[in-house]
Amino acid sequence: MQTTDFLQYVPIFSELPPETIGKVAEAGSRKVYTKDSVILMEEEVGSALFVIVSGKVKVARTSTDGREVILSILTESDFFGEMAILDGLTRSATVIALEDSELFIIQRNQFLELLKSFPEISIALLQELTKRLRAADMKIKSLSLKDAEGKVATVILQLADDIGKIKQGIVEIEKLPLQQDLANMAGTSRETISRTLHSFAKKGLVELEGAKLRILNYEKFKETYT
Amino acid sequence: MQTTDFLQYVPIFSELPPETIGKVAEAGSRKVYTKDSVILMEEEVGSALFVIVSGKVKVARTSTDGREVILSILTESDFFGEMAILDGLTRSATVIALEDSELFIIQRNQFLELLKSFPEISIALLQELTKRLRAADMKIKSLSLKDAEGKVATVILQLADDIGKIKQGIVEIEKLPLQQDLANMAGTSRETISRTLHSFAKKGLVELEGAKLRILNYEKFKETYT
DNA sequence: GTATAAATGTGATTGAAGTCACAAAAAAAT
DNA sequence: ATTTTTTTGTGACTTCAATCACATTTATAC
Repeated sequence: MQTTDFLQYVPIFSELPPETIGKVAEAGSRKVYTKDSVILMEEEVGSALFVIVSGKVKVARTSTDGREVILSILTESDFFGEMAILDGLTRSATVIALEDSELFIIQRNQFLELLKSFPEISIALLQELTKRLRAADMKIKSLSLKDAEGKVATVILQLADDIGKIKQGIVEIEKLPLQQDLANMAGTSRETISRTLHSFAKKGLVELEGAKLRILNYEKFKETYT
Repeated sequence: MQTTDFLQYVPIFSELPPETIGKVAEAGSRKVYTKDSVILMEEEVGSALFVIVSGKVKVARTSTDGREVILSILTESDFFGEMAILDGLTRSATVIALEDSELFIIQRNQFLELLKSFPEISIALLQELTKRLRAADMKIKSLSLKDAEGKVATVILQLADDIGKIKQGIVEIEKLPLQQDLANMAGTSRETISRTLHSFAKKGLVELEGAKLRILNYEKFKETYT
């Protein structure tokens, strides 16, 4: 994308009139990150809002012994970095590019300016944070109450919502993350992911084909594991 | 409290000028809920913002088989119900009074009016949601990576932040929730809570005395389990 | 196309924590 | 002050999933 078109697909900016979107575009700059590069580090100071123009990133927290929890995987038109801007505290998570990714970056002060000038942005941002909070609460419930199978199902359902495509009633996840990443998302082990996915397949709930995963009966799957 | 003083202690209203706070007060009404009564039900429609004037409530999600996860415990000047207002979706959690509690209630439309009229409220609300999101992320990390001991420690630290009082360098939680509630907060079993608390005590990390829990060396405790 | 590396599949073993069962203590009710 | 109920403490047992170990498959590099 050459122009600033992408901004109109970003939830927090989509309601703005075209000329205002132009202002937003001027407030930031673009930067390309290659696969596996670290975009943000935990504990880092200084802050900015990052909008994904293209590519994919993972937001993760890491424990001292190196194990990581993936809090979310973000793609085109998603954004991150707003927390540090809003409360001024240090970052709580690390963000790493999963593919070569182009990001649009607005520095803290500029973004706060925008917020002040255009209250619609605040409202849209509130809605987005609410959505994330709901997702977080769901995950907490899943991690607290469910067995491994249920946790994996929760992650699959979340992925289906985020990046799934509906093809004649079947929900397809075209590029399932690596098993290790799924494990880090589900709070379980890589081996358990392997076993569980195959168990789902054996039960006829899903179909696996390379990195594709199809949920054959989304409604039933959702009902069974929610 | 007879007047509307309490509103000035509520984060999202505290920055407002006195006369505006008066407006907020007019926009809502008060209601008393007795201990153990259900304030909100999961899946319920219709929405409002609830501010706690006095008392204590728990926000929880329940699974079909009756087990519950306590997402948070809220007290005086905390609020809830904003998610359903902001995104219009049904409630995702149940709220139950842990003590006799008085709530100040603003209906959805009135609250949206306030948001529109006073952008400062949006900003403050963004900060509060950010805080909650950070806490949720921490909990997800804890549930994903830590063993039972670590999970219990995370809950204790969260409680210390929320309701702990510092007395000559020692952080004291005056009224620790019931073990079953702690278990539902930590995502573990009641028995494990009992065993773990005593293990902390044996290690000299905490001191238990009835429903009081003192963290003898807060910094060390935090460091050990973060 | 072959070599090398990365990712996945699967059995065997282990251990942490859940569950069960019940005693003891504390709190609430009468 | 007793009785009854609620909450807590603790041993014994069981189970689920993590870990280990290695074969197999798939992807990437040369």
